[in-house]
Amino acid sequence: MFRILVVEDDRALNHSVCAYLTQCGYETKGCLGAQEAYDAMYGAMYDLIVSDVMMPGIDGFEFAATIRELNQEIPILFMTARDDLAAKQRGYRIGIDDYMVKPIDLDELSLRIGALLRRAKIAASRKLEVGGLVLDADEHAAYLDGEEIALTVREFNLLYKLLSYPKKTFTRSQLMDEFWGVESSSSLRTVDVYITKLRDKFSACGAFEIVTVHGLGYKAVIK
Amino acid sequence: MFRILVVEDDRALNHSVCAYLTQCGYETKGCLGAQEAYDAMYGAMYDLIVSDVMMPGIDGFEFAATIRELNQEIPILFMTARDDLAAKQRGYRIGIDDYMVKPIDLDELSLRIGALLRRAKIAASRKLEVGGLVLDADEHAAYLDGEEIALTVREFNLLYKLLSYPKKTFTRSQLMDEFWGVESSSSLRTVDVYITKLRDKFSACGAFEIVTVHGLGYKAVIK
DNA sequence: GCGCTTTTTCAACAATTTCTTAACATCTGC
DNA sequence: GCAGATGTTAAGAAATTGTTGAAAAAGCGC
Repeated sequence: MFRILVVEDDRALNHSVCAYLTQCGYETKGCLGAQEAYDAMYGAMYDLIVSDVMMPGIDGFEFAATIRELNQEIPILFMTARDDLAAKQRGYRIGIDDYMVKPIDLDELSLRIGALLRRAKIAASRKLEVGGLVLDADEHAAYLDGEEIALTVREFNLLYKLLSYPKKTFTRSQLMDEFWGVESSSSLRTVDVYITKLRDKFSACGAFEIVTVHGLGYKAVIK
Repeated sequence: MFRILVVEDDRALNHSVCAYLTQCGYETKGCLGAQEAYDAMYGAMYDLIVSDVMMPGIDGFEFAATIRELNQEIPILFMTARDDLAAKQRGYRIGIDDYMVKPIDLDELSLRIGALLRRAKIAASRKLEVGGLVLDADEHAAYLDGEEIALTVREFNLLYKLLSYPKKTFTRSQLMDEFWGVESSSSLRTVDVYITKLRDKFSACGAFEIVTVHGLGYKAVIK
């Protein structure tokens, strides 16, 4: 099940988009503004963002730019009433992935979302299997050889991220920014504590290993 | 430089699309039909395909489906005169990435191509290959004939830099400024120590050599 | 709101890795 | 041969990371 965040200040449109996408089999979360969206993303993971451009307060450009700083991967689709080139250019320069002009054809929106998700490669599923280990993002649970291993939210997110990109090195800042929020004041060393916990909980699991990249951060290596 | 294959039977449109994209800095190859496109792809690699849907002979759907069978990765953008949902659905089901309705706004085409290439490129990793040696910047790891060679961050950065610009000589100051920071107070001779270490670790690698440029600095020479 | 549990964070110290220096050997260009 | 530059090595210094337990914060049921 894919999770989609819909950011649109027009309540009626927001609702109809969410309703339609839910009908298409997506899990949706509607937000009326950027701030609300930030809050929503703090606690949960989303696979794609649909955002209006003109919103009171933080506008779509600013919102998308902030998201892109934190996450290069997540597909962003803009919906806008403006059909001018300058706005499109600005959006694409920020790093959005698609752009639809209102009035929105919901069927087409659904098709474009499908294509973006496929391309984003999350397309397979929100389950991750590595040897005898299964991470289920929907349940937020981990199973090692069928037996559940209790993980807290932070532990799960960290492990899921690391295992989603095997061998890729993440700095503490990258991990912190994504799961703690940019303005978090927590010490970067907090990450270390979680790494210790994860290594401890999965010491019996031979399928992967969390490797320290001294001076940089951590990476998961699948064995 | 990205290479784009344009498949469109309307000579005038084909030409104007190619001309515009060339102007945007892409290398383009125009084909008037699917068969011609197959031939073109046989000999060269392309990063993205722009294709018309309605073409005499093999149509766009069939063409795209064949391409997708062979290559899951390459982004495909459809251009079509038909604005009906059924055609769009069919296209997206095949696995195209974007869909534009004629008349084509060339500025927008360019923007959408940019977004698709950006996303497609994220999937590719930052690797450097020299003979049997692979340096992967994401992993921060080096492999010599498949076997990992442990490198510290400094060692990796130095080697990556040198090998990124083969034959180019770097002074100790240049290297120090880049990886140690300009205000570093460490002795320039520190670089020498790292060069020794690198030469040592890669003594078994015949693919390159770190050469001393007496009185200046060092350079990597690929053999 | 109030206890209770769970989770998160911090701080301290230990363990480890990496970095730097200095000393001496060797080499280069003149 | 000489002066200066580079190669090499090992040990101490410095920085980073591992680990732990206790305190703080966040949830949660009532």
